[in-house]
Amino acid sequence: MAIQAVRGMKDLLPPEAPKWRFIEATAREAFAAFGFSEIRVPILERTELFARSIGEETDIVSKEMYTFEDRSGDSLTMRPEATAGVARAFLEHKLHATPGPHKLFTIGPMFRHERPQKGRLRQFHQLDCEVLDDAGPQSDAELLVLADHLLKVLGVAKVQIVLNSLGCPECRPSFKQALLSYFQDKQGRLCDDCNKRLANNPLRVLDCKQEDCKEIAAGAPLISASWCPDCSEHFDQVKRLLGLAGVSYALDPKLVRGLDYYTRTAFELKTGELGAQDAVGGGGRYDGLIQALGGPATPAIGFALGIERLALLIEDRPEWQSGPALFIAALGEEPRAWAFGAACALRKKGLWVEMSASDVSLKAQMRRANKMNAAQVLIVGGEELKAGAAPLKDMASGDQTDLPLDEIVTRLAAAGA
RNA sequence: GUGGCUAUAGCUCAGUUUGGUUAGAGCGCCAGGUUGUGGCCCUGGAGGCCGAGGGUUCAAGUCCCUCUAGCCACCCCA
Repeated sequence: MAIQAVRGMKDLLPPEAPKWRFIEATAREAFAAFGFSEIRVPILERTELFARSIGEETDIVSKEMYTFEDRSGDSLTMRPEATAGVARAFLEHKLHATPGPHKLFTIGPMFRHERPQKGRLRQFHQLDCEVLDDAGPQSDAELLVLADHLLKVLGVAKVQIVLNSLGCPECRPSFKQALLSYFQDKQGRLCDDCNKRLANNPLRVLDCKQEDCKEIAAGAPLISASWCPDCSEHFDQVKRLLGLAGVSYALDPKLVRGLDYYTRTAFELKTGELGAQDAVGGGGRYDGLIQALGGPATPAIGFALGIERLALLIEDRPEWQSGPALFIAALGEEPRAWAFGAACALRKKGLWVEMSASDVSLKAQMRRANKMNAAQVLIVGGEELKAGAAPLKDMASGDQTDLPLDEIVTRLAAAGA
């Protein structure tokens, strides 16, 4: 059997590339406007980094990572998300010693060994933003305004911001306790998964999809009742600032996040268009992460958007299909030689110029020019070469006018530039 | 990782139930219909070890097994 791509890894073919370039370019513009600087970090990190930051008990670390030993026996992992690497770089280069807050973005591939589905690949790509060293609600709101703005300029409608606060190390334990005591006498009616969740991460029971569990969870205590005054105030401020910025959102007291390091503000960008893979992005505050990695206490917040999932929600646009400014249809050996020279001269001026690769009929060349969506076609045969002028055809209108050949480079370069 | 569905031309899919001579369609591609003029239309052509491997049978695209990949749901998550 012919060699094929590794499972869950996809080629991006030329027709799809313009959409990706549009997404990335639009994101870079938005990130720049909001004051984010680019950081590029390696795809490989020591396994320990993810184990410590994401949490040993999470599915990501326990069963979804691409982990292997390199030739010197070190355990390395292909990053399953961007935050850990950015946090590591932040510490390693002591960016905390320079004035913050540090607003960083990075774009690139992530890897998770999951069963692939549409919109869920083993190599997938994210747009990622992090604000390090700022605890204030303004950063939370800024990030959400940025995400909301980016979705709008990308033309992605039908995405809703779903918002919650997960509390902090001060108040979350009491909420967990309240949950545990609520579920205590109902364990028998919960599904097997939920019984495991009860032990590992009780918050997860809240968003189980089993009907029975949903019913039971409906009566569970809400985290909002457990927020400490600081968390409550912080969340109020975030909501107030979102209101000022005109960003709409939905509150979901049952929204939880899978990664251990999240605190306070947590959010997802959800759509109904992608089936079960309903999140195009998500993020939240992770005030404890940097310290957990051995750094100084550094509050931070970040979010990531999945490029594949965004791409599924964006229609192709006609302007991405633009063709060459000029196609030279040359007939015969000498005209082709002349056309090659003219095409190269025009290309060096920055114009997209094409000609047929082989000496085929004019009809075939015209067809090809049309397929390529060429704006104009210059038709050059032996006679034109002798006469020093050739018909230039405008493909949209069909009009043809003669153009002196010795002026072609200057005339077209001036007109096309 | 678990369960289900699927795999036939470059693409989207018929044909599989009831095994039987050269495996089809639409779109796309190439050519012709004009000695050198695109799109629309007409005509013709190229292109398939029917996902891979094994088995049953006189005979397998069609039935059975294994593998691989895709899709859907779960787990989890962007």
